[in-house]
Amino acid sequence: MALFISTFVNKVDRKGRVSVPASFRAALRGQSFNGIVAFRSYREATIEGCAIDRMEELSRGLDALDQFSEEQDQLASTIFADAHQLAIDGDGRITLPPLLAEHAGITDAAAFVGRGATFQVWAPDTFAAHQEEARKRAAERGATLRLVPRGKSE
Amino acid sequence: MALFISTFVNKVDRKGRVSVPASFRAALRGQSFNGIVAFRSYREATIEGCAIDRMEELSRGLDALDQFSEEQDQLASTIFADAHQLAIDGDGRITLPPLLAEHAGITDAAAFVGRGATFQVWAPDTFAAHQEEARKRAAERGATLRLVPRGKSE
DNA sequence: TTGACTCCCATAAAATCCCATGTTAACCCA
DNA sequence: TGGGTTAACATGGGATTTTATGGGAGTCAA
Repeated sequence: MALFISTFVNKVDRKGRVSVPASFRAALRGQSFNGIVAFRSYREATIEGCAIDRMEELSRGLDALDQFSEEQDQLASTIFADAHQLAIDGDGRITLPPLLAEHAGITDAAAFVGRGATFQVWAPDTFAAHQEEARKRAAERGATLRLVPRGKSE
Repeated sequence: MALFISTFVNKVDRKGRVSVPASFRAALRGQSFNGIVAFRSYREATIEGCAIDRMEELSRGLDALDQFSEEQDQLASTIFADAHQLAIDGDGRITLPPLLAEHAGITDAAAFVGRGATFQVWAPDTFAAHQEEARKRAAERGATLRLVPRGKSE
Protein backbone atom coordinates (compact mmCIF):
# COMPACT_ATOMS: atom_id res chain seq x y z
CA MET A 1 0.00 0.00 0.00
CA ALA A 2 1.41 3.33 -1.05
CA LEU A 3 1.41 6.08 1.53
CA PHE A 4 2.12 9.76 1.29
CA ILE A 5 4.01 10.74 4.39
CA SER A 6 5.76 13.86 5.63
CA THR A 7 5.99 17.40 4.29
CA PHE A 8 8.33 18.69 1.59
CA VAL A 9 8.73 22.25 0.41
CA ASN A 10 9.95 22.63 -3.16
CA LYS A 11 10.46 25.62 -5.39
CA VAL A 12 8.23 26.58 -8.26
CA ASP A 13 10.24 27.86 -11.19
CA ARG A 14 9.15 30.56 -13.58
CA LYS A 15 7.58 28.00 -15.86
CA GLY A 16 5.31 26.81 -13.08
CA ARG A 17 7.15 23.55 -12.58
CA VAL A 18 7.67 21.85 -9.20
CA SER A 19 9.51 18.70 -8.28
CA VAL A 20 7.25 16.07 -6.79
CA PRO A 21 9.06 14.74 -3.70
CA ALA A 22 10.93 11.54 -4.46
CA SER A 23 9.09 9.53 -1.84
CA PHE A 24 5.76 10.63 -3.29
CA ARG A 25 6.90 9.56 -6.72
CA ALA A 26 7.77 6.18 -5.25
CA ALA A 27 4.27 5.90 -3.82
CA LEU A 28 2.82 6.73 -7.24
CA ARG A 29 4.94 4.25 -9.12
CA GLY A 30 3.36 1.36 -10.95
CA GLN A 31 0.08 2.99 -11.82
CA SER A 32 -1.84 3.20 -15.02
CA PHE A 33 -0.98 6.89 -15.26
CA ASN A 34 2.44 8.27 -14.33
CA GLY A 35 1.28 11.41 -12.62
CA ILE A 36 -1.12 12.79 -10.08
CA VAL A 37 -4.72 13.90 -9.97
CA ALA A 38 -5.21 17.36 -8.49
CA PHE A 39 -8.28 19.38 -7.59
CA ARG A 40 -9.15 22.36 -5.47
CA SER A 41 -10.10 21.77 -1.88
CA TYR A 42 -13.55 23.24 -1.41
CA ARG A 43 -12.89 23.90 2.27
CA GLU A 44 -9.43 25.38 2.32
CA ALA A 45 -6.84 27.22 0.28
CA THR A 46 -5.06 24.10 -0.84
CA ILE A 47 -4.82 21.63 -3.69
CA GLU A 48 -5.86 18.06 -3.02
CA GLY A 49 -3.77 15.45 -4.74
CA CYS A 50 -3.88 11.70 -5.11
CA ALA A 51 -3.10 8.80 -7.40
CA ILE A 52 -5.46 8.08 -10.26
CA ASP A 53 -6.49 4.80 -8.64
CA ARG A 54 -7.75 6.73 -5.70
CA MET A 55 -10.24 8.60 -7.84
CA GLU A 56 -12.06 5.39 -8.57
CA GLU A 57 -12.45 4.73 -4.88
CA LEU A 58 -13.61 8.25 -4.32
CA SER A 59 -16.16 7.78 -7.06
CA ARG A 60 -17.49 4.68 -5.34
CA GLY A 61 -17.62 6.64 -2.08
CA LEU A 62 -19.78 9.27 -3.70
CA ASP A 63 -22.11 6.62 -5.02
CA ALA A 64 -22.65 5.44 -1.49
CA LEU A 65 -23.98 8.82 -0.42
CA ASP A 66 -27.54 9.73 -1.02
CA GLN A 67 -27.78 10.06 -4.78
CA PHE A 68 -29.89 13.16 -4.77
CA SER A 69 -28.53 14.99 -1.78
CA GLU A 70 -27.26 18.45 -2.34
CA GLU A 71 -24.02 17.55 -0.65
CA GLN A 72 -23.36 14.71 -3.04
CA ASP A 73 -24.09 16.89 -5.98
CA GLN A 74 -21.75 19.58 -4.82
CA LEU A 75 -18.92 17.20 -4.09
CA ALA A 76 -19.23 15.53 -7.44
CA SER A 77 -19.12 18.75 -9.36
CA THR A 78 -16.40 20.30 -7.24
CA ILE A 79 -14.06 17.37 -7.40
CA PHE A 80 -14.50 15.69 -10.71
CA ALA A 81 -15.34 18.71 -12.78
CA ASP A 82 -12.15 20.60 -12.14
CA ALA A 83 -9.83 17.76 -11.37
CA HIS A 84 -6.61 17.88 -13.39
CA GLN A 85 -4.34 15.07 -14.45
CA LEU A 86 -0.80 16.29 -14.04
CA ALA A 87 1.87 14.21 -15.75
CA ILE A 88 5.24 13.75 -14.12
CA ASP A 89 8.01 14.64 -16.54
CA GLY A 90 11.38 12.96 -16.97
CA ASP A 91 12.86 14.96 -14.14
CA GLY A 92 10.12 14.16 -11.65
CA ARG A 93 8.28 17.44 -11.98
CA ILE A 94 4.71 18.51 -12.61
CA THR A 95 3.40 21.82 -13.95
CA LEU A 96 0.83 23.47 -11.75
CA PRO A 97 -2.19 24.78 -13.65
CA PRO A 98 -2.52 28.53 -12.94
CA LEU A 99 -6.07 28.12 -11.64
CA LEU A 100 -5.01 25.66 -8.98
CA ALA A 101 -1.89 27.55 -8.01
CA GLU A 102 -3.97 30.68 -7.63
CA HIS A 103 -6.55 28.94 -5.48
CA ALA A 104 -3.82 27.83 -3.09
CA GLY A 105 -1.93 31.10 -3.25
CA ILE A 106 1.16 29.34 -4.53
CA THR A 107 3.72 31.55 -6.26
CA ASP A 108 7.37 30.62 -5.81
CA ALA A 109 7.23 27.58 -3.54
CA ALA A 110 4.88 24.70 -2.78
CA ALA A 111 4.54 22.46 0.26
CA PHE A 112 3.65 18.84 -0.48
CA VAL A 113 1.87 17.51 2.59
CA GLY A 114 1.33 13.79 3.02
CA ARG A 115 -1.98 12.53 4.41
CA GLY A 116 -1.69 8.81 3.99
CA ALA A 117 -3.64 7.77 0.95
CA THR A 118 -3.72 11.35 -0.36
CA PHE A 119 -1.73 14.54 -0.11
CA GLN A 120 -2.18 18.28 -0.35
CA VAL A 121 -0.19 21.07 -1.95
CA TRP A 122 -0.08 24.34 -0.04
CA ALA A 123 1.57 27.70 -0.16
CA PRO A 124 4.21 27.21 2.57
CA ASP A 125 3.07 30.15 4.69
CA THR A 126 -0.57 29.20 4.57
CA PHE A 127 0.29 25.67 5.53
CA ALA A 128 2.41 26.71 8.48
CA ALA A 129 -0.54 28.61 9.91
CA HIS A 130 -2.91 25.74 9.25
CA GLN A 131 -0.65 23.19 10.85
CA GLU A 132 -0.05 25.32 13.89
CA GLU A 133 -3.78 25.46 14.39
CA ALA A 134 -4.18 21.71 13.88
CA ARG A 135 -1.44 20.96 16.38
CA LYS A 136 -2.98 23.18 18.96
CA ARG A 137 -6.29 21.45 18.68
CA ALA A 138 -4.70 18.03 18.64
CA ALA A 139 -2.93 18.82 21.88
CA GLU A 140 -6.20 19.97 23.41
CA ARG A 141 -7.98 16.83 22.41
CA GLY A 142 -5.12 14.38 22.82
CA ALA A 143 -7.59 11.53 23.27
CA THR A 144 -8.81 11.84 19.69
CA LEU A 145 -5.92 9.84 18.30
CA ARG A 146 -7.07 6.76 20.13
CA LEU A 147 -10.48 6.93 18.52
CA VAL A 148 -9.14 5.81 15.20
CA PRO A 149 -10.16 2.18 14.73
CA ARG A 150 -7.37 -0.34 14.73
CA GLY A 151 -6.96 -3.01 12.10
CA LYS A 152 -7.38 -6.67 13.02
CA SER A 153 -3.75 -7.46 12.38
CA GLU A 154 -2.86 -6.00 15.73
CA MET B 1 3.25 -8.65 15.54
CA ALA B 2 6.46 -6.72 15.91
CA LEU B 3 7.59 -5.91 19.42
CA PHE B 4 10.08 -3.28 20.49
CA ILE B 5 11.64 -4.17 23.81
CA SER B 6 14.39 -2.75 26.01
CA THR B 7 16.52 0.38 25.71
CA PHE B 8 19.62 0.88 23.59
CA VAL B 9 21.88 3.91 23.43
CA ASN B 10 23.75 4.38 20.15
CA LYS B 11 26.00 7.10 18.84
CA VAL B 12 24.98 9.66 16.27
CA ASP B 13 27.79 10.38 13.83
CA ARG B 14 28.50 13.70 12.21
CA LYS B 15 26.25 12.86 9.29
CA GLY B 16 23.34 12.37 11.63
CA ARG B 17 23.31 8.61 11.29
CA VAL B 18 22.43 6.17 14.09
CA SER B 19 22.36 2.42 14.18
CA VAL B 20 18.90 1.04 14.81
CA PRO B 21 19.27 -1.64 17.51
CA ALA B 22 19.48 -5.07 15.92
CA SER B 23 16.48 -6.39 17.81
CA PHE B 24 14.39 -3.47 16.57
CA ARG B 25 15.48 -4.20 13.03
CA ALA B 26 14.39 -7.79 13.49
CA ALA B 27 10.99 -6.58 14.64
CA LEU B 28 10.74 -4.41 11.52
CA ARG B 29 11.72 -7.11 9.09
CA GLY B 30 9.34 -8.31 6.39
CA GLN B 31 7.41 -5.11 5.89
CA SER B 32 6.44 -3.23 2.77
CA PHE B 33 9.05 -0.58 3.62
CA ASN B 34 12.42 -1.39 5.15
CA GLY B 35 12.62 1.43 7.62
CA ILE B 36 10.76 3.24 10.32
CA VAL B 37 8.21 6.00 10.52
CA ALA B 38 9.11 8.75 12.95
CA PHE B 39 7.34 11.85 14.16
CA ARG B 40 7.63 14.34 16.93
CA SER B 41 5.72 13.63 20.06
CA TYR B 42 3.41 16.54 20.65
CA ARG B 43 3.56 16.15 24.40
CA GLU B 44 7.19 15.36 25.15
CA ALA B 45 10.70 16.04 23.92
CA THR B 46 11.01 12.75 22.10
CA ILE B 47 10.61 11.14 18.70
CA GLU B 48 7.88 8.54 18.30
CA GLY B 49 8.71 5.63 16.06
CA CYS B 50 6.76 2.75 14.60
CA ALA B 51 6.62 0.40 11.65
CA ILE B 52 5.03 1.47 8.38
CA ASP B 53 2.38 -1.20 8.82
CA ARG B 54 1.02 0.78 11.68
CA MET B 55 0.68 3.83 9.48
CA GLU B 56 -1.19 1.80 6.90
CA GLU B 57 -3.65 0.81 9.58
CA LEU B 58 -4.01 4.42 10.59
CA SER B 59 -4.67 5.35 7.00
CA ARG B 60 -7.41 2.76 6.75
CA GLY B 61 -8.83 4.10 9.99
CA LEU B 62 -8.93 7.57 8.48
CA ASP B 63 -10.75 6.26 5.43
CA ALA B 64 -13.45 5.01 7.75
CA LEU B 65 -14.11 8.58 8.81
CA ASP B 66 -16.02 10.97 6.63
CA GLN B 67 -13.66 11.93 3.82
CA PHE B 68 -13.94 15.65 4.18
CA SER B 69 -14.84 16.04 7.81
CA GLU B 70 -12.93 18.36 10.03
CA GLU B 71 -11.92 15.54 12.29
CA GLN B 72 -10.42 13.61 9.41
CA ASP B 73 -8.59 16.70 8.29
CA GLN B 74 -7.14 17.36 11.68
CA LEU B 75 -5.92 13.83 12.24
CA ALA B 76 -4.39 13.59 8.81
CA SER B 77 -2.42 16.76 9.15
CA THR B 78 -1.30 15.96 12.66
CA ILE B 79 -0.18 12.43 12.01
CA PHE B 80 0.96 12.10 8.42
CA ALA B 81 2.22 15.58 7.68
CA ASP B 82 4.56 15.49 10.63
CA ALA B 83 5.86 12.00 10.06
CA HIS B 84 9.12 11.07 8.33
CA GLN B 85 9.96 7.85 6.55
CA LEU B 86 13.45 6.89 7.56
CA ALA B 87 14.97 4.15 5.46
CA ILE B 88 17.35 1.67 7.06
CA ASP B 89 20.57 1.53 5.06
CA GLY B 90 22.71 -1.50 4.33
CA ASP B 91 24.45 -1.13 7.66
CA GLY B 92 21.31 -0.96 9.74
CA ARG B 93 21.34 2.79 10.23
CA ILE B 94 18.89 5.62 9.77
CA THR B 95 19.56 9.32 9.34
CA LEU B 96 17.76 11.55 11.80
CA PRO B 97 16.17 14.59 10.17
CA PRO B 98 17.55 17.75 11.83
CA LEU B 99 14.07 18.94 12.80
CA LEU B 100 13.31 15.77 14.73
CA ALA B 101 16.74 15.57 16.34
CA GLU B 102 16.35 19.14 17.46
CA HIS B 103 12.90 18.54 18.89
CA ALA B 104 14.27 15.72 21.03
CA GLY B 105 17.49 17.53 21.87
CA ILE B 106 19.56 14.76 20.30
CA THR B 107 23.12 15.67 19.33
CA ASP B 108 25.74 12.93 19.66
CA ALA B 109 23.79 9.97 21.03
CA ALA B 110 20.26 8.59 20.90
CA ALA B 111 18.37 6.24 23.21
CA PHE B 112 16.00 3.82 21.51
CA VAL B 113 13.28 2.93 23.99
CA GLY B 114 10.97 0.03 23.29
CA ARG B 115 7.28 0.39 24.10
CA GLY B 116 5.81 -2.72 22.60
CA ALA B 117 4.19 -1.92 19.28
CA THR B 118 6.04 1.38 19.08
CA PHE B 119 9.23 2.92 20.38
CA GLN B 120 10.67 6.30 21.19
CA VAL B 121 14.01 7.94 20.51
CA TRP B 122 15.32 10.24 23.21
CA ALA B 123 18.37 12.24 24.05
CA PRO B 124 19.94 9.95 26.68
CA ASP B 125 19.99 12.58 29.42
CA THR B 126 16.44 13.67 28.83
CA PHE B 127 15.31 10.08 28.91
CA ALA B 128 17.07 9.33 32.17
CA ALA B 129 15.30 12.25 33.81
CA HIS B 130 11.99 11.29 32.30
CA GLN B 131 12.27 7.70 33.43
CA GLU B 132 13.22 8.68 36.94
CA GLU B 133 10.17 10.87 37.10
CA ALA B 134 7.91 8.15 35.71
CA ARG B 135 9.16 5.62 38.24
CA LYS B 136 8.57 7.97 41.07
CA ARG B 137 5.02 8.60 40.07
CA ALA B 138 4.30 4.97 39.37
CA ALA B 139 5.50 4.08 42.85
CA GLU B 140 3.33 6.76 44.40
CA ARG B 141 0.22 5.59 42.71
CA GLY B 142 0.99 1.89 42.83
CA ALA B 143 0.27 1.74 39.13
CA THR B 144 -0.43 -1.61 37.57
CA LEU B 145 -0.61 -2.79 34.02
CA ARG B 146 -3.86 -4.36 33.10
CA LEU B 147 -3.81 -6.95 30.40
CA VAL B 148 -6.07 -6.46 27.44
CA PRO B 149 -8.10 -9.58 26.58
CA ARG B 150 -7.03 -11.23 23.36
CA GLY B 151 -9.08 -11.08 20.19
CA LYS B 152 -9.73 -14.30 18.28
CA SER B 153 -7.67 -13.13 15.30
CA GLU B 154 -4.50 -13.18 17.30
C1' DT C 1 5.69 34.45 -34.92
C1' DT C 2 4.46 33.96 -30.29
C1' DG C 3 3.36 31.62 -26.48
C1' DA C 4 2.77 27.22 -24.11
C1' DC C 5 4.53 22.88 -23.60
C1' DT C 6 7.77 19.07 -23.79
C1' DC C 7 12.30 17.05 -23.79
C1' DC C 8 17.09 17.28 -22.73
C1' DC C 9 21.18 18.72 -20.37
C1' DA C 10 24.09 20.85 -16.48
C1' DT C 11 25.08 21.40 -11.67
C1' DA C 12 25.30 21.61 -6.66
C1' DA C 13 23.81 19.65 -2.62
C1' DA C 14 22.14 15.96 -0.20
C1' DA C 15 21.10 11.26 0.51
C1' DT C 16 22.73 6.62 -0.13
C1' DC C 17 25.83 2.89 -0.80
C1' DC C 18 30.16 0.54 0.03
C1' DC C 19 34.10 -0.82 2.53
C1' DA C 20 37.21 -1.00 6.71
C1' DT C 21 37.74 -1.64 11.65
C1' DG C 22 37.36 -2.49 16.61
C1' DT C 23 34.41 -4.78 19.85
C1' DT C 24 31.30 -7.75 21.73
C1' DA C 25 28.64 -11.80 21.83
C1' DA C 26 27.80 -16.47 20.14
C1' DC C 27 29.48 -20.78 18.86
C1' DC C 28 32.23 -24.97 18.49
C1' DC C 29 35.13 -28.56 19.77
C1' DA C 30 38.68 -31.11 21.98
C1' DT D 1 35.05 -26.33 30.65
C1' DG D 2 38.21 -23.60 28.70
C1' DG D 3 39.99 -21.57 24.76
C1' DG D 4 39.98 -20.45 20.26
C1' DT D 5 37.27 -19.34 16.13
C1' DT D 6 33.22 -17.03 13.94
C1' DA D 7 29.74 -14.21 13.38
C1' DA D 8 27.15 -10.09 14.35
C1' DC D 9 27.11 -5.41 15.54
C1' DA D 10 28.17 -0.51 15.99
C1' DT D 11 30.76 3.03 13.94
C1' DG D 12 33.89 5.87 10.93
C1' DG D 13 35.11 7.62 6.40
C1' DG D 14 35.14 7.84 1.41
C1' DA D 15 32.88 7.12 -3.07
C1' DT D 16 28.79 7.10 -5.75
C1' DT D 17 24.16 8.06 -6.94
C1' DT D 18 19.80 10.59 -6.48
C1' DT D 19 17.38 14.89 -6.09
C1' DA D 20 16.07 19.33 -6.73
C1' DT D 21 16.50 23.06 -9.70
C1' DG D 22 17.96 26.15 -13.40
C1' DG D 23 18.21 26.98 -18.30
C1' DG D 24 18.10 26.03 -23.47
C1' DA D 25 16.53 23.72 -27.77
C1' DG D 26 12.88 21.66 -30.30
C1' DT D 27 7.57 21.11 -31.26
C1' DC D 28 3.00 22.22 -32.03
C1' DA D 29 -0.97 25.12 -32.51
C1' DA D 30 -3.35 29.42 -32.69
